[in-house]
Amino acid sequence: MDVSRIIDPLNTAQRNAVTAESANTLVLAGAGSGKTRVLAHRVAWLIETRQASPHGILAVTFTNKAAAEMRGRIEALMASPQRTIWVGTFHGIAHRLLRRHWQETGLPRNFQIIDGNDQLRLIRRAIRHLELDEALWAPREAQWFINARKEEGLRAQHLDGVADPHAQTLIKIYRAYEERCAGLGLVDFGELLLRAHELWRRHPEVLAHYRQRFPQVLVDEFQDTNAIQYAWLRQLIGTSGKLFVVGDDDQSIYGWRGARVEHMQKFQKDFESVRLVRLEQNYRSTATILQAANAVIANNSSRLGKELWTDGAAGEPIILFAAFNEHEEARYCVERIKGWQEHGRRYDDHAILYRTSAQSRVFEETLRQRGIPYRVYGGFRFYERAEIKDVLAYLRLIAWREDDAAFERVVNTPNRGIGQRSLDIIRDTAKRAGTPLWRAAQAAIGDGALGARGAAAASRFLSLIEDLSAGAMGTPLGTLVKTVIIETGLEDHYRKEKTAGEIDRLENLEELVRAAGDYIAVLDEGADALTEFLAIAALEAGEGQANDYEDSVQLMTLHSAKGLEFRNVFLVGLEEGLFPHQRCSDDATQLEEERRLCYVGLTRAKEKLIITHAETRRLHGTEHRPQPSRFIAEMPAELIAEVRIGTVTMPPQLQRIEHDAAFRLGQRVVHAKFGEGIVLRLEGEGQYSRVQVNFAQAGAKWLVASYAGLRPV
DNA sequence: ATCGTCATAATTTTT
DNA sequence: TTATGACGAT
Repeated sequence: MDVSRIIDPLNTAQRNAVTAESANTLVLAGAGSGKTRVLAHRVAWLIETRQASPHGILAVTFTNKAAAEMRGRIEALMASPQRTIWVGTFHGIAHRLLRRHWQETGLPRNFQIIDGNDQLRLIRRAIRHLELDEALWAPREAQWFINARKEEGLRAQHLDGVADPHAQTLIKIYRAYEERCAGLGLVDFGELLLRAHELWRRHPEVLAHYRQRFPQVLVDEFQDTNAIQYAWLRQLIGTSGKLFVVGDDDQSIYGWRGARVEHMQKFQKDFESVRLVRLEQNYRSTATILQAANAVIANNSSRLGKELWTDGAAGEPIILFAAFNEHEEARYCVERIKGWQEHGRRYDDHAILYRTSAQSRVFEETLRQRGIPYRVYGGFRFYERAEIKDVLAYLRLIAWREDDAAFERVVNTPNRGIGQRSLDIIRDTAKRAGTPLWRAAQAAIGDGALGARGAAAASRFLSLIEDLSAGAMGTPLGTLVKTVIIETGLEDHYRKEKTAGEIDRLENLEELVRAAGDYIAVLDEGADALTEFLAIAALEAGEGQANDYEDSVQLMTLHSAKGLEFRNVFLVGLEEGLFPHQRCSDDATQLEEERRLCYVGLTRAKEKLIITHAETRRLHGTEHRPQPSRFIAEMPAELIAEVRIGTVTMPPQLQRIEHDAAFRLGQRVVHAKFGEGIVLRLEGEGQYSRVQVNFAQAGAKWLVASYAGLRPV
């Protein structure tokens, strides 16, 4: 057996990781140290050395992109397709399990996956059904609560003993939502994981099967695992399996949505004979950039400990630019990009990274003025576009008549005379009879509740779906989608729409037809092709901009930059209150996460790193004069070259405007609009600080102190 | 039904 | 500032 092609390209640490013999392995992989490579080589090595058959390997990632990349690299290394290896996201794998074992899970055979929007809609309905005031019980808050509980592995029934009345109501909503989902055969993202976990807990024979099947399990981005994912892995590994995880505690930036860095440490306690391998040699950045990154992250406590190094050159100093305001900041960045592009760099060698997505705007404007192509990451994905969701909703109704979210979405899209009144009647019927909207509509037509016109329109809608459904049997998916788009009138609807995006919309519909046509159902899972396609659409929302092959400047938040690298990186808006963000800067844990975010940003750069901050920034309509971010001060000064052009010293009276009055708890204050109130809570300090005031008339409100204009009484 | 007005609030986002 | 959602008026 020849393993040299797998082993030879690796450095010592990578080789140690790839060939580790112990039961469980934790690879602490710094940024740019070749972690994906180690994972791919590990898989290849396991197969080549006959420690596992491809069939016995499970590789888990967080994103579909990472999964695709991993599979690609394994296949490149093995020089053959590896279809029998299970490579997928936690959610994708869980979905697969649930499809295979739908009977054991108690789900209907054709259960459907809902995304965050559908979930929110269902929660809103549950809240209304409970006759709670939506203003008081924000559906968003409830959604947040429910998802957070699911991430912890907790169902409503597990939360019985909670005394807090506020939480009790949220639990009530959670329970109602759970029942609703169960009744409708709908599964949200958190539910996929929770059910998969329960499946194994309740059916030891199923668990035993997978334990035997997957003696080798690999996990990427381990620092991002949440409680339920960790518990799921523990189940699967038991005492006999082998778990190989790769992660970087310094790049844990998703704590706010349930990821637990502590799993990196816990792993060594919870699993047997764990071997720890550090990958610290970096192949991406200059020594200067790495030094800065190391210095910043050194300010965090409770790290596993790791220092990046390179045998490459020191490179250029980090450029620090203090802009007068956000416009000058953008102009400066764009000028530099233009200059470098004219000297032979591509636009897509450049990335502008910011803390909050709102910051992209000024950069977009500036780039547009210069006629420079750019691409903003994040935002809408293909399957989230309105026109695509419309078609998908029709398809969902065809697959599953009881899908209320889908029903609501398309019952009157395009307009077919089923207005608010008719819909209210249908909703009401559904509520009273406790049936899905579909059946309620049938009933309401039957008993004349809708009136002649409404009933006729509703019948037309119902038979439209029935007809499409009848024709769907045995039709190729692409044809079905095309038929749906035409027969439902969506095509005409979008053709008639005379707004700027209309051509895009039609093109997107075309694209969907193509995607459906190209889709080859993997039908070993026991669902039909349409259901399977819908699951994929929910699980893989698709890339943002479909048609982006043009060389363009890359704009994105720091969060979405994780895992990417660019020749030249602009890290912008390094100001106290913005980055670190105000809402994180009074809590040590959250501040550390902000610092990790900074570390992620710094380590994206290969050659040049440009850091900017503005002396004046317009935020929410008011001017602020933020201090430069503490993260700048954490970088060794000798690595930094400061640039200042057009320096304008502001008159001193403009230096501090805001916090003339610091507030204290219990203080009586008066607000121009809300009148008198008492300070309940304080958060943060300086120009971004917020106070919660209980107003006699208006009730409790959160206000930003510096522009709420509160006066002490 | 669609449009305009008003209030409200304001990280990060994948699956 | 601005985006969003709710509500009332055409």
